[in-house]
Amino acid sequence: MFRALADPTRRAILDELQERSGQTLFELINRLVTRHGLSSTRQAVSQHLGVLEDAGLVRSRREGRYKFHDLDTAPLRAITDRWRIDPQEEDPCGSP
Amino acid sequence: MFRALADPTRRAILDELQERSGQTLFELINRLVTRHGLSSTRQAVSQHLGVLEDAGLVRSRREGRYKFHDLDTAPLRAITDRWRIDPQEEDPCGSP
DNA sequence: ACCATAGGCAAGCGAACGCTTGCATGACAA
DNA sequence: TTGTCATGCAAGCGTTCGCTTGCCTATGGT
Repeated sequence: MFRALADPTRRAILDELQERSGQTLFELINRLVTRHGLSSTRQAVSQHLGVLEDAGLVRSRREGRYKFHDLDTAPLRAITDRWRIDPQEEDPCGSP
Repeated sequence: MFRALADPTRRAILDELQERSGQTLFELINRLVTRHGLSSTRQAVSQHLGVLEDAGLVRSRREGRYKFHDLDTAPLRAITDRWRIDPQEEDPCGSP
């Protein structure tokens, strides 16, 4: 899972899936090009999605000939738990 | 920085520095062996520390012929900020 | 002065990574 | 059925990674 985060294109895929959930492979390719300035081929993105799925960061559901992908940030908690990241000081109790 | 987290030995180093701050290179080597079951040479650990330092995850201070290393988890916030990890539900307001 | 200790620098090597290429599969439309 | 579209599988290739090897610097103890 840490290894899955090590590649910038994979991180861009996570960004893209966060902004717009349930994208197909071709949707992702287009948006990676237009919004992130990346030019990755279908096979490259497909392999990246495989890695992300193995890492548990992306869940996919098949419908007909389409495969939709969704972000799952749950595994990232392993990072914050492991090295005790304090939750961002956001004054959760509303004291002035 | 994501790349720095991709290696299990480097993550063990971060674990070790979290548990005991201000370790030297040789201290780290010994504790990696005894407590994490790893057998890394001095040069390997030294290179790992270099990567971690470049990533901003480890800060070092030189004193005489010793160099002490400290963990800095600040860069890890980039992860939680980027993918909006909600702070762990820990009831920060103390409601029953 | 001498030597051990703590650490640094750099070249080389095998393995893993990311990507391409080519072909195959399954679903839908005409 | 035939063709097209969305996706999958696998081999090959160049690059990067992690590690080793060998030598070097500098600090501190005797």
